[in-house]
Amino acid sequence: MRMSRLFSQTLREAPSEAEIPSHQLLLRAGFIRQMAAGIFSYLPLAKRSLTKIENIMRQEMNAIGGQEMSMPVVQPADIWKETKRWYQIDAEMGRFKDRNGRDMALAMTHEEAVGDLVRREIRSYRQLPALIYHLQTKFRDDPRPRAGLIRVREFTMKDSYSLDADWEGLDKQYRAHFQAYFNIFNRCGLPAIAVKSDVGMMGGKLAHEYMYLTPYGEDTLLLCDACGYSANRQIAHIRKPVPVPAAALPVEKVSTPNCKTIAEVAGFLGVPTSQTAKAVFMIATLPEGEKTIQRFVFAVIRGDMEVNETKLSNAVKAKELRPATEEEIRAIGAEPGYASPVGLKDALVVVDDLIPQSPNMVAGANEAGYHLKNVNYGRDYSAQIVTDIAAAQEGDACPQCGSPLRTVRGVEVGNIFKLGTRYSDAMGCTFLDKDGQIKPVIMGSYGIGSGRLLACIAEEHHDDNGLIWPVSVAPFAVHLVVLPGKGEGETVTVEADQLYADLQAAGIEVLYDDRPESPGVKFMDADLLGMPIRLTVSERAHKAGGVEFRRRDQSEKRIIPQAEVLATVQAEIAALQTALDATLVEATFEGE
RNA sequence: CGGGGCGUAGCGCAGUCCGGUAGCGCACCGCGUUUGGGACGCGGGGGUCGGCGGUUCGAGUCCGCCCGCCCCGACCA
Repeated sequence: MRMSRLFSQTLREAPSEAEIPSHQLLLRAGFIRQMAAGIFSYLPLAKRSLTKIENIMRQEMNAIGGQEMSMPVVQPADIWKETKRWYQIDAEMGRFKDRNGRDMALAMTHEEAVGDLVRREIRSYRQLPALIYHLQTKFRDDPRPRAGLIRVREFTMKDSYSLDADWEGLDKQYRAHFQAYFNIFNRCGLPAIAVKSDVGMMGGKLAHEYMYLTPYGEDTLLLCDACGYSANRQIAHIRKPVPVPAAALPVEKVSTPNCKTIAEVAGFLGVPTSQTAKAVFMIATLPEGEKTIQRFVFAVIRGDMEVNETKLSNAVKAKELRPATEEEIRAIGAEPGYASPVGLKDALVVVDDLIPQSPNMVAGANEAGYHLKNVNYGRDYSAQIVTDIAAAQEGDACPQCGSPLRTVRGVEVGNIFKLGTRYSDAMGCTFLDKDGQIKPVIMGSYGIGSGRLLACIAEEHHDDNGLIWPVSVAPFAVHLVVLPGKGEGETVTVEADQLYADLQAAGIEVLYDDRPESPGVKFMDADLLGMPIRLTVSERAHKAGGVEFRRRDQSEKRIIPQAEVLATVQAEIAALQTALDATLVEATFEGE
């Protein structure tokens, strides 16, 4: 490609809306342009990289038996109503009516499409197992797109769906994906780790997220350096401290003027915050048939811990969970700042599983200015649900080995879900098994967003001057710069044109900077765009005996004799690829 | 949806407080010089100042409403 014809331009300064490096560099280098919040155009340079990324995905999917296909983006609402997600998902789903007034949905993911297809196509166990996948546009009307391509509303995802006759089959396909995903990330030059995750709107049994660790990430992970435990904060467990047992003392009402926070109460009464019970009030929207109801949720946790809203939400099976207002809190008979689970009416009480073992806690009295001492679970109050709702924090004990956990930020670049029969049951995806029984198809779903992956690669591989693409996903392998100079200009240009033709003839992808720009501009742009190899044809290089060679990831330059350029470039590309391949390893599977 | 910030040429910004008819750098076009790390000179093109309404003799500037984008939070595969 001649750069003078390339449909994009570099920018010296990044548009002010870009804050993180990958976003700034992809804009400056002319890879992407934004059309609306979270909606982007991918210019030729980006498209070339995306195609390479997607081809790597195709290879890895095909290698585990995947068959590529394509399913619609625009879908009838009916199939989403069948699985109830039409009702469960709120404004995040793109909806419209067609000209005949029928409800339509924009695909956020494709389980329903797969379900519809499977129930039509799959009749016999002989057709299973199967693995289908496609690369297709998704639309999710995210409340807050951010960080360039990291979090967008419209994106392309490689999503695959495994179909099995039994659970062993699902295990097998799940594990195959577990490894294939590491292969994909490694081949793209992106270091990623797998952590156990919440199943979220997908439903299902077991899920892993693949995380690229970066401070710009929006998820918080807890890692154990001692035993390797890793989990998303949303579901991370901790080994909780063991409370000192004690005989239950009589409840005592004490005056605690102006003590609205746990710290104030504990300080005023001279007890550790771990001796207090904190109340958190939420309003949950719960699905009930095709409708929803609102329920007041009163969560109780030890004063030195925080409630994990994802765990709480899962515990009450909420569609939505939001903090309650003061009026709502008073309406159920509690007093904000002095709230107590003792003597509540009409609230769904959820208690962290550490509370029942903790004797003689300080809790509110549901009366301004007063708390209760020596409150004991079971004797003084009870809960509808007792489970783990504690948020894991930096320094908490690892649930497996007890060592302190560490928190890091990460971006989710892929996920795999064991769906089980959630969609098959809802949509009637059944088959006739060997034993003559009708059984539901067992499904798994597996996704990687290609644009987000591109952004993470850019985030991982850049320096102050620009991008540094891994050879496997670089738009072009070689950036050829010609500096015609003045005297021998024509000779130099002829030499460069010839080299451009020779490289192309050898099947090497070349971006040829033939623009009439000054040397400084050309070198700066070459660094910005970040192709792995730069070749410079100039009078100076010619006099030194050939063509200047430089790798983007190294600072040394060297002169290569004319006759050896092709072989050198091929060898260097091979060396870069070999280094990438060396990162491929067998991953240890962390199951249930 | 709550809090904050910003919308002036393709990009980065000044001008807005204090109203007087729009400017700087880069980019772009032409000519010439220059040619190994973001060159220089001369000449040029490009703006409904986010939109609508109001105040005023006069609005980029003041007032009201709306829209858009970014950041934090809520949310999220």
